[in-house]
Amino acid sequence: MSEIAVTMKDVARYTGLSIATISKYINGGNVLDENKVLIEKAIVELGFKVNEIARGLKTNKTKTIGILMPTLENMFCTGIISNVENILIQNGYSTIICDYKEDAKLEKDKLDFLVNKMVDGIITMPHCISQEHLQGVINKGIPIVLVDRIVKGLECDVVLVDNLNASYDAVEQLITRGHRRIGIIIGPEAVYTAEERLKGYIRVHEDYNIEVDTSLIKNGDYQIESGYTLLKELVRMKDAPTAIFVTNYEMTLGAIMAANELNINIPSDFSFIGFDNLQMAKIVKPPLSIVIQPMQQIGEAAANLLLKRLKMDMANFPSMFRLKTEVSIKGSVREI
Amino acid sequence: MSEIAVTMKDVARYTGLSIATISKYINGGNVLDENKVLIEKAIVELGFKVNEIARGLKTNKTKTIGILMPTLENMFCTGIISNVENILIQNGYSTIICDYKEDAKLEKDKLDFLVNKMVDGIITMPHCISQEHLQGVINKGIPIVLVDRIVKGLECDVVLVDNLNASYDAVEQLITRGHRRIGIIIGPEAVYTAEERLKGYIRVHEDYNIEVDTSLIKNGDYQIESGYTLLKELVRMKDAPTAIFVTNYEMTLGAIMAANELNINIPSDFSFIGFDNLQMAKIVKPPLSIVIQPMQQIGEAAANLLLKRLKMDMANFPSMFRLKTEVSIKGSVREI
DNA sequence: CCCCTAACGCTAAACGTTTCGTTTATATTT
DNA sequence: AAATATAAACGAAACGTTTAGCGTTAGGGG
Repeated sequence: MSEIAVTMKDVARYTGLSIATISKYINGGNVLDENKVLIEKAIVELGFKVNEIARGLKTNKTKTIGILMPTLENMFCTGIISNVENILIQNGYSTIICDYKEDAKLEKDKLDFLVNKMVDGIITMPHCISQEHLQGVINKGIPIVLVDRIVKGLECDVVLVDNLNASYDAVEQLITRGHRRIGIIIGPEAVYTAEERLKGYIRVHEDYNIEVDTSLIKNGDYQIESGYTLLKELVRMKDAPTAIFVTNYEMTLGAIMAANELNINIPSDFSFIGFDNLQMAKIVKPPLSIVIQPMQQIGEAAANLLLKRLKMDMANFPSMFRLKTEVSIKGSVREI
Repeated sequence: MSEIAVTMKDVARYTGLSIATISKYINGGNVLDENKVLIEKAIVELGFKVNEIARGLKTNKTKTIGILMPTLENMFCTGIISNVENILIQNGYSTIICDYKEDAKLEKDKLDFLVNKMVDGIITMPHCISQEHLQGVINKGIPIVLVDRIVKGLECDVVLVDNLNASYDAVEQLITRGHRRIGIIIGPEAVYTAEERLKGYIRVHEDYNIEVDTSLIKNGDYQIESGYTLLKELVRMKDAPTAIFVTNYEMTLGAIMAANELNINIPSDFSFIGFDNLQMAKIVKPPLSIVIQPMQQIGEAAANLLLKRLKMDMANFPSMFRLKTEVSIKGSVREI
């Protein structure tokens, strides 16, 4: 059943050359043209494949990048993964995608797993991981690029979005259209992006001299259901907001479903701004106003930054790419 | 910057024991209690970690499973991944998740990548991959479990859902409630599950002696947008269906958005049955009737089957688990 | 015709494990 | 006390590569 593996030794024997020459050929060294032909033939004939494990043992390089994400059930995460991967593949790298399911222990374990697998670099969206733990990995010579979130106290390359101003801008759009009571459905308190988005919400209120009513701030968990539940809560308040801002895709989805269910007319009953997923925003009626995160840019910037570090180019370390979001205002927002 | 790696040799030197003894200890062999203490201390002191690459070279085992999926942008896929992973982790295996982006070449490449990474086994939802290619991997002694789809001509373990009857049952529910013109939004023709679901639709029509009107069959691509577009097409037909059946989650989402946009009242204008995602089905109003695929069972069955093969238990090879779906009829369906 | 210089190929030593066959130390039996 | 059995530790050879460093070859200039 199990075919015995073909090694360089076999190719060497087959061609009458030495193992070293085969290795040289494989790695693009100088080999006589006639021998090139010979070796190539042997490789095809025997079905030789480089044993990456053995190679990795020698070189301490695996040409593999680890991607460590909090979840795969969130299209922002998977979107980034996709874009990162595209760039890496173009550069001859493979990827190992890990999902730590928003679990602190798993996050640590999977990080160690990646290190054990000898990945050459890591791109991660961190959650609970400690600064020390990541530092340990970096000290081993494995470059890390953080995505979407920073880790306090850690000197590390990072690519993220200006969440504070994303939120600021979105809410400002509502304020300039006359809204004063603006509900916000925000992510879990512990999550960096949620914190920042809340800060933006608060700051814009301050800047416009509007008092923040904390009862308008609803903490969800970035899942569909909390968007659904919290929108209902907001709508049912006795002093309900005139506009609602939801801060990620899944909760936006849930919120819209709740609005449909309650026969709420957007924007006449409420103005509404959601997050992410342009595709959906176009589909909904009225067209949804959303904050658009540049997922492609994020993924590409992270991948390119990591590639740079892998080439031992440590210029501007640690660098921080803070990408701008775009607020797309469509029919779901009205002036009052 | 880069700490020099600690090896067994260092632990051996530190403890005054031989490398062989250290290895024995690591792998749970018999070692004097006093030496156990000594070694443990050294390991902690030096920060030793087994080099999995070197170990893999020797053992030809990596305790790693490859999961190869057509996309991560589909919650059916990510749901399965999650459940598979849970079981594997419990059994001491790690996973490498690969996304081949529904691309034939990438599917082949990533499969080879996994083989090169010396994964001990593979779980995949295949698409265009040839029977030969997969057979080649199996011949190398790497067990494969297919999920959700079969590959024609390949003797291979597989875990899937009885798609034909899933579709049959759903449509039957509509028929027994008096519907005769039933629209269906189906996946791409080339995809196995789509084929099967269409067969079920056709067969139930035959069994009830209802002629199939092919203009009621709409081929989508399993994405949100096609659900949106195709629902509109169906609704706008001059001889529109009285019920619509949508055959995956993403398209269901799109279809619902279209329905909302057109101010269609479900179920008075149309009866509606969707697919997957119980969470969403509960949220929508009226509660959505859906076909529920047992994602957890699928994932667990696939993982357990693979684990069995990894223990060299080849009983009932190739086995096929054909799991049953459940049709949950809620308010979105009415009698006419 | 010889020597020099490239160009190419070879030998052998790593890389960090596991594992086989042996040796050494200890305990048990006679 | 000698003989034997057992447990623990050891040395060394693998696993399939890469890579110095050295040796060989052929061709060209003097």
